[in-house]
Order: sequence, then structure tokens, then C-alpha cells
Amino acid sequence: MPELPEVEVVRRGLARWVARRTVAEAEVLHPRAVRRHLAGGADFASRLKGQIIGEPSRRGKYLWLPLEGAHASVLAHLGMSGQLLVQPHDAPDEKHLRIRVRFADDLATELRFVDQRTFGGLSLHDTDDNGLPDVIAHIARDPLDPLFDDAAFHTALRAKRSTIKRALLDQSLISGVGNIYADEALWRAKLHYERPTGTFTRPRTAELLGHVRDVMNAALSVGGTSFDSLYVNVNGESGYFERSLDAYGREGLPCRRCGTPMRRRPWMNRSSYYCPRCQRPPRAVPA
DNA sequence: CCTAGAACCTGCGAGC
DNA sequence: TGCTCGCAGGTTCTAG
Repeated sequence: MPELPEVEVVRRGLARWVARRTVAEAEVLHPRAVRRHLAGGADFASRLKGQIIGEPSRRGKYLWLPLEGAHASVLAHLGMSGQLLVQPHDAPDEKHLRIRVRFADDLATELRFVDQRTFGGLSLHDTDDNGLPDVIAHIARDPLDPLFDDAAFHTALRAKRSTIKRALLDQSLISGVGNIYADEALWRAKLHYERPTGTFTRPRTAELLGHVRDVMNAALSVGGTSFDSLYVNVNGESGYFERSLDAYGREGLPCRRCGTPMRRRPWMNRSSYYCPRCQRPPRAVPA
């Protein structure tokens, strides 16, 4: 469940079902799922054994489980298709089960990392004084973080020689935004995805950030966006924000604001959805 | 240094 | 029915 609201839904589930439990055993079933753990799957499993899980944290699309008293954390990224599920011991293994974590208690549930496309994974890393895993130091704060610096974002945005959607997806500028919420926020702000970042005024940036936050909070309040069973919370349940999407996936459907048929354009090996009337392309950029 | 584009994977649905 | 193609919510590497 790739973008910020979906990852936050997972974080909350882990806080409820996994925090404060002691790891009995970890089992790595696919090496690609721990490829960011450079010491390998056996090292990952042995270092996790016996550790007590702390309160889960998140920045953007990354989430991590601190190991109590260890200055280290289990870092998780779901990639395109990763799931963290809390399942009963006796539930049959999922087809794409990659990592299993058993606990030393009698709750009869285990944590499973399931990932069809294996772009995601788990890894163990040292944490800095703020509890942040060292390998994500380059990831910017996300727009729901109280310490996100709007003014600094505006300055960095203006300094870019790029276009607005690329900038929104740049996790070192602002984290947590992916293809869905970028299109949704741009639609709300009536901005074309190829508007040059250099054209943004301070009020324009503020307005866009407001829409990014609004759409993420709205998605969060209904459990995130799920088109299918790939995007679920730790209990395997889907969110309901799909029905509230105004842009993403609406090619040919009337714009909810002006009725003009929405368009889809190939963009960066994926798609951008927009209203050709509400979101006018910048000059010299073909519609 | 920066930016744009391709690569990394598996599975699904559409079209032939 | 079965094949091929295009597409999928992300990150990272390479080429320019």
C-alpha cells in the first residue's frame, strides 16, 4: 500500500498488534525481500531473535519498528505490492509470503511480509539520536509531519529545474506522495502536472501543500485507497478512498468540477490523469 | 552536479 | 483457449 495514507494505516495496525511483543524467530523465505539488509537473511533473522518491538514510526512511505534498547530498527518499505499482515499461526501461507516473524507469547498470531513483485522489503539498521534509521536520512519529512518546513519546501521547489509532479514524487523534497495522491492534489489545485517548478509563487505552493494534506487526511480517515486485495491493512481489510478519487483512474469520465472528460497521459512509465479544462498545460508544453 | 528515462519483478485483464 | 501486450500505488541506477 504504497503511499503515505496506506503506510500509515499499516503503522497503526502494527502499533496495536505487534508493539511490545518479543521476537521468537524470524524466517526469510525470499532473499530479495531482505536485499537492503546487506549482511543477508541469516544475519537478519539471528539479530532479530529475542528483540522486543517498540512503538512503530513512519516517515513518508517508510516505516520502522524500533528494537528496544538496541539503537536499531527493522525498516520496512512496501514497494509496489508489499503487505505487512498479522495472521493466525494456522492461517495457510500466502503465495507470495517472503518473511515470517513469530513471537514469544501466546497470542497465536505472527507478522508476515507478503510481496508479489518484491520491490519492497525489510532490513535492520542503526538509528540516530532521533530514532531515525540511518539509511533514510535523505528522505524528507512528509507533509503530515508537524516539523515539515513549508518555507524550505517552497525554496527547494523553486530551485528545481523540473516540473511539479516530478517534484512531488521526489522523496528527498517531500516524502509520502506517490502517483495517486500527486494527481489528486494537482486536480484539487487546478494545476497541470508539467507546470515548471520555477513558476511557483509562495501562495501557489502553500495552496498545493494544503491540498496534498487535505487529500491525504481524507484518505486516512477511511482507511486509505484500495483497488483490489493487494492494498490492505494488517488485518487484510481494504480502505474506501477509491470511491472518493477525483482524478486517478478516471480517464474518459466527466471531471467532477466541470464535466469535461478526464484524460490519461503516459508519464514516467506510468500515467497522469488530469482535466484538460481545469488543469491547463503550461505554455509550450503539448497537452 | 542535475534531470529524464529505463530497469527491477510478478500478475492481471484486454484484445486478437 | 491461449498467446501477447500493456499496465500496475515505488525506488534506484544509468546515460546524457
